[in-house]
Amino acid sequence: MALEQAARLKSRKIIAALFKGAQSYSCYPLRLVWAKSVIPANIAVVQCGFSVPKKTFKRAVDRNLIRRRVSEAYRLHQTQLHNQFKIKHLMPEPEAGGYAFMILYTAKEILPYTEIEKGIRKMIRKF
RNA sequence: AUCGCAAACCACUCCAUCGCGGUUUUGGCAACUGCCAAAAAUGAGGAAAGUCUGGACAACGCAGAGCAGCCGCACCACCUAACGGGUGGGUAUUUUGCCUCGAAAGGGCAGGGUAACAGAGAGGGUCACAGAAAAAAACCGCCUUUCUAAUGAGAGGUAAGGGUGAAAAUGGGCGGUAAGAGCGCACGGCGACUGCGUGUAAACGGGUUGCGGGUAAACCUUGCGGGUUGAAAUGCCAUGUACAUCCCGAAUUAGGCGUAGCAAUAUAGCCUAAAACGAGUCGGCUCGACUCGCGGGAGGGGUAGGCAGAUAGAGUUUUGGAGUGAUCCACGACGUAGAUAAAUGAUGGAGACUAUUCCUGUUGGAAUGGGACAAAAUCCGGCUUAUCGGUUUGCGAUUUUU
RNA sequence: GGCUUCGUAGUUCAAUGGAUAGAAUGAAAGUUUCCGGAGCUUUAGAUAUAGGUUCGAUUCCUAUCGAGGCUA
Repeated sequence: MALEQAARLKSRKIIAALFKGAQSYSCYPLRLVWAKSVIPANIAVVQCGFSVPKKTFKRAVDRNLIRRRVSEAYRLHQTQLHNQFKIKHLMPEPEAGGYAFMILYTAKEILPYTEIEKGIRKMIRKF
C-alpha cells in the first residue's frame, strides 16, 4: 500500500470496533465506512484501510490492482480532505483521537484510475 | 521461402515526476534500542497458480510386536536426496513414408504418437435388450436308428452352416468321418514351462506343452512402500493467569502425626510406603510399555504484541571431462525478494514489435489500436493446468532456383 | 497458509454401470366456474465442463470450473 505507516489502518481490534458502530455512505464505485475517536490519541488525523471483496474478484492480481489504484487516488487527495475538515470545523483534537476510514470497492468490474479518482473526489466533498 | 509437428529459451525496453517494502550508511530526537529525515544500491514468476505428488525442517514417548484395516505404486534397467518424476530399452497399438516383397489379402524396413503395459489358469460377482445358449450351450440344421403307406413322431450323435448380439467358444485350409469336431496335419494366434542361445534385465529366437469369452478404470489376489500431524508446526520474551468455584463418581492395607479417651482402642483430617485398582497416552484390536493418584462435567475469565523459525540452498553458472541419454565429476566465477490488514502503483514522454485502414506504390509514410496468463507467504525437486507473441534447433510436406 | 465434502429440471430431493434419467413443487396451455381459487388433462424443462475406461457412464478414473465446511 502506497501510504505512510501512520496513516494506515492496521489494528484488527480497531477494524472490528469500526464495523460495529459506524456510519457509512456510498458514492459509486466506492463506499466509505467511518467512525470518530476509535484511533488512539496523538497518532494521526485519519487512518485509512482499503478492501476489495474476494467474492466479486477471484484473482489476487485483480484485487491488488484495484486496491493500489484506490490507495493512490486517496493518497493524492489527502490534503483536500484535511482542508475539508478545517472548513467544516471537524478537525479532531489530538487528545481525542482521529478518524478511522475503511474504503470498500463496490463496483462489479475493474474500472480505470480516472473513474476511481472521480469517486474519491465526490466522496471527500460529501463528507 | 511457406505451412505443419516436436523440443528448448525469452516474457517489451528506456527516461522523468509523485509514492511503497526490507537492507546498509549518515544525521537528529532519544533511552520503549525505538521513531523521524536523507542518501545508496536493491525489490515478484515460468508457471509465484492448482495443492496432485516426493522430500527438507519441526513437534508428538527418538516412533514396540502381531493381526486387521486404510492409502499409494505396478514391463525392465538406470538417474536422483526422494518420487507417482526423468532417461534409455522392451512389448502392444496407431499413424506417416519407403520396398524390382506380393496377383490380392497382407508382409518387411525406417521415423513419429499413445499405453492407469502385475494377475480373469486363486475366488466368487456381473454381462441390460435380443438370442437356443452370455459360459461345461443346442432353436433351426446335419447324420444314424426305431415306428409309420407318407407327412411326421420318438431315441441318440454332432457343433460345419444359419440367425441374435458389443461379445458366441483360437483363424482360414487340407485330411478325416455316418455327420462332424485341434480328432489329426502344416501355417498362424494366445498363454505356461525351459540347467538351450543372445541380452545386466524386460524380452527375442529355439524346444516342450496346452488352448471353453469379456469385465480388475467393480469386489478381489499377489508383490513393494507408507508412524501421525503440519510453519496457524515449534522455541523464547512480554502480557495475563488458576494447585480457584460448583456438581457427580471413585477412594484398599500398613505405619506415623493429629483428634477423642486415664488407657486399651476408635477414625471425620494430614503425611509416607506398598501392592491392587482406576484413569490417561502410544491412530483400531490383542499383547506389551509408560505416566498419574484422582477422574468427568458445568460455568465463567484472559491474551491474540514482538523475536527466532525465514531465506547460502539437494543454489545459479562458464569451461573441460565421463556417459547413447537423464545425469555425474573437476576447476573457476556469482551474490540473487523477504512482506505479515501483506511491499512494484499512477501520470507523462521516447523507441522497438505487431494488427487494421488510408496514401504512395520495389523500399516507405500516416492514423487508430494491441501486449497474454497471472502476484512470492517456510523452503526445494517434479507433475498438471492457463498463456498475447517472439527467437533458435530438429523432422516432414509443398513450390521455385541451382 | 493447510485439510476436507459436494455439484442432477426454476427449487427441494431420487435413481445396482443397462438407455424415454423419476417424484414433489413451481411455469405454460386447456378444461371446469358468472369470475377467481381448488380440482382434472396436457406440455416444456436437467446429469457443472473436458477427456478416458467400458458394448454401454448420472454412477468408475483423471484434469479443469464452481459452491460450501473445518482448522490458533
